[in-house]
Amino acid sequence: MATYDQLKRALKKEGLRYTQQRQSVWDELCATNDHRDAEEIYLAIRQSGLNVSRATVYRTIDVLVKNKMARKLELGDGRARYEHKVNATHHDHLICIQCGKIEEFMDEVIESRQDEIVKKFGYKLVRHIHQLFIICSECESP
Amino acid sequence: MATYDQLKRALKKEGLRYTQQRQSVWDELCATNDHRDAEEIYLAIRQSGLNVSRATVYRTIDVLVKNKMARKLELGDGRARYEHKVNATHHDHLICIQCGKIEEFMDEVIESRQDEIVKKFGYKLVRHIHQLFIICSECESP
DNA sequence: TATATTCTGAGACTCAATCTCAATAAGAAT
DNA sequence: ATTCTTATTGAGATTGAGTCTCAGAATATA
Repeated sequence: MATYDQLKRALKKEGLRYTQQRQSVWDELCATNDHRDAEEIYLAIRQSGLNVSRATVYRTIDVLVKNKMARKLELGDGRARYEHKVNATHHDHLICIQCGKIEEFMDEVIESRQDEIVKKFGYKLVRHIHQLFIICSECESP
Repeated sequence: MATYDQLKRALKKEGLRYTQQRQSVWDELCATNDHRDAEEIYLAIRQSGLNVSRATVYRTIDVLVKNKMARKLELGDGRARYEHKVNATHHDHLICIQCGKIEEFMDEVIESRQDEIVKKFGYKLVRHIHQLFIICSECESP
């Protein structure tokens, strides 16, 4: 499996061992394209019969995020969400404040404006957060 | 003082009393244009000799935010920052990941692109977060 | 002034996330 | 394969921002 190689490489790079627990976290993260929090991922792994602790889930996700295999979303509600980055291109998010649904968007014009703004300040852009909090069509007219 | 009228109106609207403690939170928030967390505001009030509890600081800030007299910034580090909105126009933020400095930017093109994106989805935009995490010039070449 | 209602503060509590450390497992060497 | 060294794991303790509780204090109303 190609993505296991990716995981192995990332762990090797970090000087970490390849373990069943770490693989199961990666497996579960890749199992859906949802934006789930650590607890949901933890419960899903347990559901599948494997025994992994919360601590290991958090620790493994941190490694994945650091190695750009996963992305961490901070929505301001105190629970971070995660998405895998297999075959993913850059995008930002639309979040329905009613039902919690998360969708993705990408806009070249915005992307380049960001670069220009930062350039004008004489700074160096490291990363950005761009979230549009909306009410989706289902919630607007149910 | 004009801004006390604003505070009085907001409190009245919420069915709340005008108290010394609430005024002191508002005073301290308006005392600077910084982006401070609740603890910093709490300590600054105490420094000035007034006795206000953390609970009251949090409670009062919530009322201010709800009434658009203050803005809450979630930077993803678990501590919300606050800024007053007296004479403030809309803007988003640049945050230096090295020194923590926060600056403001505003771009009409980005603002209108956001509206268009949301419109294309058929959704209704409620609010947005747009943060550019950068390394500032001082941190880049000290 | 008496009475009703809101406000406040100290500290208990919550909850996501992190840390601790003894027991366990992985990888290297033999 | 067995032993040895070192990293990993998990249960539960801890942290820290933020919220809640409730008795006493302050304010408004009659």
